[in-house]
Amino acid sequence: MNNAVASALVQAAHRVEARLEEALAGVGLSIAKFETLSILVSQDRPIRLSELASKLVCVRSNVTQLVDRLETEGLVKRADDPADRRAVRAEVTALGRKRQAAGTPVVNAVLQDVANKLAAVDAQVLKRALDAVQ
Amino acid sequence: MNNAVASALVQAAHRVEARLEEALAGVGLSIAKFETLSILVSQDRPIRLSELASKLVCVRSNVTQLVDRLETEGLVKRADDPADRRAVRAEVTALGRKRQAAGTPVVNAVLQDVANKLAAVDAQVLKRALDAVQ
DNA sequence: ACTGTATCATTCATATATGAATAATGCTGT
DNA sequence: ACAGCATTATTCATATATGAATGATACAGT
Repeated sequence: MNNAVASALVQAAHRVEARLEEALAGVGLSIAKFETLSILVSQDRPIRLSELASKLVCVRSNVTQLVDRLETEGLVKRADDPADRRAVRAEVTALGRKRQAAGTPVVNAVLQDVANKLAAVDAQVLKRALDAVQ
Repeated sequence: MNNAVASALVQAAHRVEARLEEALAGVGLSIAKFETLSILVSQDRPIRLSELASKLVCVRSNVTQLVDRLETEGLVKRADDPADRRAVRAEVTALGRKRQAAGTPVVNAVLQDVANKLAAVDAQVLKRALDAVQ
């Protein structure tokens, strides 16, 4: 079957995401929330929501809702952009930093385990091939 | 980085799914709808919604909504199960068959192209590795 | 300076997905 | 026969995602 490899790729990714969701649920996060917090922590400065959308590779209306939920949980705080009155910037709170830090080893453990399961293929070769997909 | 391969896997799969969604949109379908129709066509008999959920690897409430939308579009029809009054069976309509048939080459073209992009790794070896992921 | 266009975040409608709660029906052990 | 448990689909609340429409603000060219 021509389709078999590509289908297997998509299905494997779904299983990985399911594991990540389950693992992150243990520290009160989802993949979307963890990724958002990780960007905010790594930048370590208030980020425009449109910049966040671009880094998350999603549309802005999604970020609006995501930040709504993160703000409700006290993990993120919205602040005006002094340089542009249209813009809103998101900033990670101390609790958000703590939560992201709790999620990191959890995520890494899953990703490491997945990498081990893929050991039949050279990691470098595989990564290059995957990055070449579209 | 330990994470790199597993992350690349998930991201590549997202790109594949985005391509599939875009390609299927051209024939008036989504991935979820195409997969559902494909199951109904391949079985060629009325299927219980719970059986559909099991084949789609999702929860039943999702199937209820999916079949709602498919039924609204006239691609699927609900029918009572004469053997079990709790059950509802879904059946593909003639239009549903036509739509699924239109989607098939579109999906195969994308999957084939993805397989080509993965050609640096032996397809059999890669498939086995991917299937071994959890 | 002003007009038109672009950009920003939000809101709304919708699709996909989960999980809890519910109601109807089926089945098993006594 | 029936009590208790299991199964079925649906509904509801919610999360994640998209895209169109909106309103506010910025900016470019005249």
